[in-house]
Amino acid sequence: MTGYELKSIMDESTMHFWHAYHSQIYTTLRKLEEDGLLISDLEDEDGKLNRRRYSITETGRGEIRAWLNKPLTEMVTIKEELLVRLFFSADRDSSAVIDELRFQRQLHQRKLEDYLALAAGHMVGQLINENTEGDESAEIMSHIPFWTATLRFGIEYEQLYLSWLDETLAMVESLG
Amino acid sequence: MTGYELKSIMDESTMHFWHAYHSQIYTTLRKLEEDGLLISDLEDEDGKLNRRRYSITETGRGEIRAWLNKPLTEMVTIKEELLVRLFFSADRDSSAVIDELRFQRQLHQRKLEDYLALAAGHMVGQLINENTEGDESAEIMSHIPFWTATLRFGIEYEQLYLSWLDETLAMVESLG
DNA sequence: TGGGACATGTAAACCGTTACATGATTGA
DNA sequence: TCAATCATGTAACGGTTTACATGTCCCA
Repeated sequence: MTGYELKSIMDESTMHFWHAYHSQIYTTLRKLEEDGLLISDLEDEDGKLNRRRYSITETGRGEIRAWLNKPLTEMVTIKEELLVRLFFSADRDSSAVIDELRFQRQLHQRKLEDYLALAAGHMVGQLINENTEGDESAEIMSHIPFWTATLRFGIEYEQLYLSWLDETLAMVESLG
Repeated sequence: MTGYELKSIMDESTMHFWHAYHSQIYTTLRKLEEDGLLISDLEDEDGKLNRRRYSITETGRGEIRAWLNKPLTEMVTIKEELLVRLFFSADRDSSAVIDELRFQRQLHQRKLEDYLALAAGHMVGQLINENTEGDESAEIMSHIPFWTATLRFGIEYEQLYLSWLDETLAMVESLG
């Protein structure tokens, strides 16, 4: 796919565990092509639009397989700016802290709704695939439980965040 | 405090939302001193040990206040390598995926236990402070609900992670 | 004809990690 | 005396973010 397509797909389907800016995507695609992991060709050579479409090479596939075969043996460390701020918030004006937490609540509420809509999409996809024949459908089907598992993480994470925000808001309100 | 002390304290009390390597801590302390936000002096000028103790300046305090007064209006994006791996795990050997998830389970179980021990420490601290008089004690007391709130996030997060791992393990086992 | 989505890039700054490097103190 | 802990730093690399920069296509 093209860098633009990759960015769009990431924004709607992997945003619950990974994201990247277009600047990083375009430079990384170039670098991966230099390293022989991808190849690209320009579409629309006649027109003015220079859309560069990338495909993975056998070397590239090998690298992915090698990476997947090297299990993760460490924990990813969380870095949550909101928690840093809260940690140092005892001397702040309660109302400012409350406003900030409420704003975050809105953002997380919206995120949860996005994820739930995506999950509904997964389920629809699963139903369609179950009633479809052919290898292509089976290929997609096998991935769905894994995609759903990551999305379930996103949903449960946002639910946790919301309930944590509610408890924390109650705490700050009781101090104010 | 010294860089070493800062690192030790972060490792045991903020590791549930922020961490840093000693290399970053030492270079950043130097940079903050250059910028006038900290000042340092060498302890033990007689001895061989050159321990550099930092204090915050009024300018530094001002920067923190300014930072706290600028509320966070964005969501922190999660980046979870394990989820990236799982997203692409449909074609992997089930047993390899299961081993990897079980290993992560152990790591998160241990983290949860660390956090619970820390939370118990907070509660003991609170009890001691409640029965102590003086301004110093009151100053510490006011921070405890905020520290506890961040720790509660860590605990709930690890509990979520464990239950998500269990559900995901069950899913992969059912496919295998 | 103007605005929004499509489309692609570069440069600089900044942040974070890994590796390299050294030496003192303390207690078993 | 040896190992663990205390203690501090630098260098190189790589990943991430922000800002700058440009131009097309399509629809209302």
